[in-house]
Amino acid sequence: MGRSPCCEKVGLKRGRWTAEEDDILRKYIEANGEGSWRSMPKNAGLLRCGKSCRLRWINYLRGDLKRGNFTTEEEDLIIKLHASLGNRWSLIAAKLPGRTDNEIKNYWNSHLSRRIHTFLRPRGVGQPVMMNLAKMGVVSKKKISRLTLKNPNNKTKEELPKSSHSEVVLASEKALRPTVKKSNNNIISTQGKTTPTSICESKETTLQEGQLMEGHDGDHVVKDPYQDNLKVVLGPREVTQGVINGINEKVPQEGEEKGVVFPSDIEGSNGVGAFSDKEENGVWGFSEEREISGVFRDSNKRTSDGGGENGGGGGLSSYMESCEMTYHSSFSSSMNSSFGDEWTSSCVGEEWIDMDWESVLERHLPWEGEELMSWLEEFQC
DNA sequence: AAGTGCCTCAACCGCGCGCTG
DNA sequence: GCAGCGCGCGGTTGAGGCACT
Repeated sequence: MGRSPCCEKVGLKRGRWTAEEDDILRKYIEANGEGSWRSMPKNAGLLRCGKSCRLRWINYLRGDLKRGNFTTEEEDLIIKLHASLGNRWSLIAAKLPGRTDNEIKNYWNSHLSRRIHTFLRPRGVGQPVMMNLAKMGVVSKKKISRLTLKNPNNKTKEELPKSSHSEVVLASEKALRPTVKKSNNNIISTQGKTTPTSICESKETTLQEGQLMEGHDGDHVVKDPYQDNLKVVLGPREVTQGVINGINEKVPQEGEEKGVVFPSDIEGSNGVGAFSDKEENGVWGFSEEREISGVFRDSNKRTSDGGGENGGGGGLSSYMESCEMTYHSSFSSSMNSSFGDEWTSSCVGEEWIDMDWESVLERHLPWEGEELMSWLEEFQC
């Protein structure tokens, strides 16, 4: 079974390219042009797979590549484009002349994804929360590895739950934020209210710490024990048998910051198992949330990737992703599809930072491809 | 100074899609 | 309609080097 190799690999060189190989490839392409990658290495006299040649050319040897650090403008653009397009690096790269999808992907995974907290920071607060953690002594100065993030308990792959994305949530967050106690006995029904208004209106209700309020469509609201003026909106599927599964957004009230509840906040969920590639026990998985969020992808694609076993992409970027997805999910689960700017302005309002504004819009506008790109061009690119 | 842990990024892998015969 | 091929994409890996103990 399985697909036959793209090319005959026996006797072919792998690994890093030497300067000589680069030179051969460059000269060959300059003389003969791009294309016909399969036959190229043979014609050029390279002991390389055609795929490898193509990658080397596209990612490194091409003349129009812009080497060096990403500028602030480029970073901002990547962040915004990623919010709109998701992990479609080729589309993002198309908006950044001289940058390759691979380069952007790497940069995102190693740098930008760490700024997850900043996209939620309140207006006027320039210092990203993450940046303060080390200073606060909450986290060790030691770098946090992808492996550690993926597998904080040093469990083997086999021991890990299938989807450990949410475990990425970092010990530091646990230290920063208290646990939200689940409380099966404290569910207050607030039926009859309509979403999205119900969420806004529910803010008027005084909640006790740990108290759950049942809202429209099964949404639940729980008081944030960490900040008095924040409440957490839980999706309809996220309180099952008294267990709060997963993370959700905090609904900001006037003049307060928008926040995120971390999986680690939820005692009982253990931060694990709340996210699954499949909809299990009524919990939305990633793939589904992607579709809901408007970043439509083939849901069957790459199902074999297996959530918790991801490598580079499964680190902080996954955390970032999980936050975004949850953000989206909360919308989708709490609101019917017809809500529009009215809700956005009433509940979101001017106080919200614009970091993820595209993703807000995209929920209303399930565009794809060219339409989306032209829309982006019109606004900023 | 040495050892260890972690990060970065170039390269690889597998899959899907479009084209062609 | 189908199969094979070539290409492109996104996820993943691992060597090299840096940071920390």
